[in-house]
Amino acid sequence: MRVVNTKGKKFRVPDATILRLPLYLDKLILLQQAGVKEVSSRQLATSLDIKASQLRHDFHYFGGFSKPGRPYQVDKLVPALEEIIGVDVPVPMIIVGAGHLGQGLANYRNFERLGFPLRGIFDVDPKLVGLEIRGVPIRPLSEMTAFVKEHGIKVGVLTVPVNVAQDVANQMVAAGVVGIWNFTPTDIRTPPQVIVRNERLAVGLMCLSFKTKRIGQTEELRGD
Amino acid sequence: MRVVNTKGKKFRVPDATILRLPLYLDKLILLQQAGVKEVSSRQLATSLDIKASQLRHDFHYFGGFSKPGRPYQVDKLVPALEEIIGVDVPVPMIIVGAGHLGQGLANYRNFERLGFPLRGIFDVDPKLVGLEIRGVPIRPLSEMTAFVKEHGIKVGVLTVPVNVAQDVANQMVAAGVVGIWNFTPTDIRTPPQVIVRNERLAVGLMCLSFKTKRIGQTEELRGD
DNA sequence: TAGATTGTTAATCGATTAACAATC
DNA sequence: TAGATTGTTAATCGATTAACAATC
Repeated sequence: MRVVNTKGKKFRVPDATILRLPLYLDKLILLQQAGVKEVSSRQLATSLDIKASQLRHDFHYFGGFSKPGRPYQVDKLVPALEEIIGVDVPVPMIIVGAGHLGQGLANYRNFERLGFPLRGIFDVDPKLVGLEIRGVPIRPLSEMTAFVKEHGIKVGVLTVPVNVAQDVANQMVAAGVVGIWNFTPTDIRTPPQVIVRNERLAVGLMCLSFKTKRIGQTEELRGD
Repeated sequence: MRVVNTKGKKFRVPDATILRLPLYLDKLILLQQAGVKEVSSRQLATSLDIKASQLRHDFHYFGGFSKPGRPYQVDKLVPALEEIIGVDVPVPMIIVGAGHLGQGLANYRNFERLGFPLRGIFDVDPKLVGLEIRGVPIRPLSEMTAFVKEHGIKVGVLTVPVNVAQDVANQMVAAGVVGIWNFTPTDIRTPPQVIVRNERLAVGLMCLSFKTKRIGQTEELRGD
């Protein structure tokens, strides 16, 4: 990825920087909600367990978030990052699979705030169809394709049982979805232009396992 | 982290390698379930969008997963990685907060398989108390502290409303939990010896947003 | 002014890749 | 044997950190 910063210089922004931007925004939104007005690179970096120089180096690719000598203004930084990440451009979304996980995600208020308005929820279970979650009705899966086309849905959250994951993903793609947030513990195959983000709960758990179990291990095994 | 590999040489294993181990294991378990017996570094790497040489380099720190000329045996590699990651040592776990998200996670069968047997579910809501999920009853939150102490619970999954997250986390820590898997969209403060893994759904969504929106951008902005 | 802070560059550090001998 | 594959090292590449002038 390349950007043109405020002084007209071109930079290739490293992937590592790109991946940190959402973390910065997430933390800044929390600060904003807590009523914090100013934050220094040092404070923000410390709260994220990184070095202040790294944070400034990251921001430097985009340029002009503050002036030398002045800390960052939270209310200016938040919208600036939102624009860079693309959160300010709404992307209509649906959830497919209204089991507990799907319903739990549907209740997650931040989606709208992050530019992903929830437009529909779909399930095959007739007992669920008709229920509403935060004003969004659960519809029969058979109506999904037409709904995606009619409402220009771009992203689908996949929270169906594993055994139907690929089949439902195929339907999403055929209907026109360009991004899939996959919560099922399996791989789904899609055409290259469709972006899949696998939210592998197993991986998160194993990372925790790894760290948890290193507690109490010997110096020999723990190192640094 | 330092390890001693099979030939007695010591290596400092890079963090980047450590973070990939769960991805390897996750993929290998899928292959195993699909009945695949052998896999080459090339096949496995391709399916994970990395280079084969990187995968072999990663494995090299631990040594001896195969022999030159022979591909990896899935049935040997899986337990080897499980041991390295620590999945083979069970860590009893509870879920605190039995809303949709908590119930969705409780239904996730892989927990046991990954060494995290679910021993209890807790909630304040009397309507939920007494329900069972996969044989595990939902208990009143007031019983959590005693339960953690009695059953030697090590890890707690935090799926309570944001406004009580810190308070509940404090109770968990006081009771003796050493790892918290935090699904609430807020920071929780814990003593340094307690490991917190934040499962920030917002961050995953923003990463998807970032990628989704780069589709169709100009070359100027997209670069390579 | 003095202390704090950013923007920016250069130096250090770590991670990835290529290459190939050894092996099946 | 010929082709495929791993284990292993060295070379390349990219990311992090330190340092400090400029600024408030």
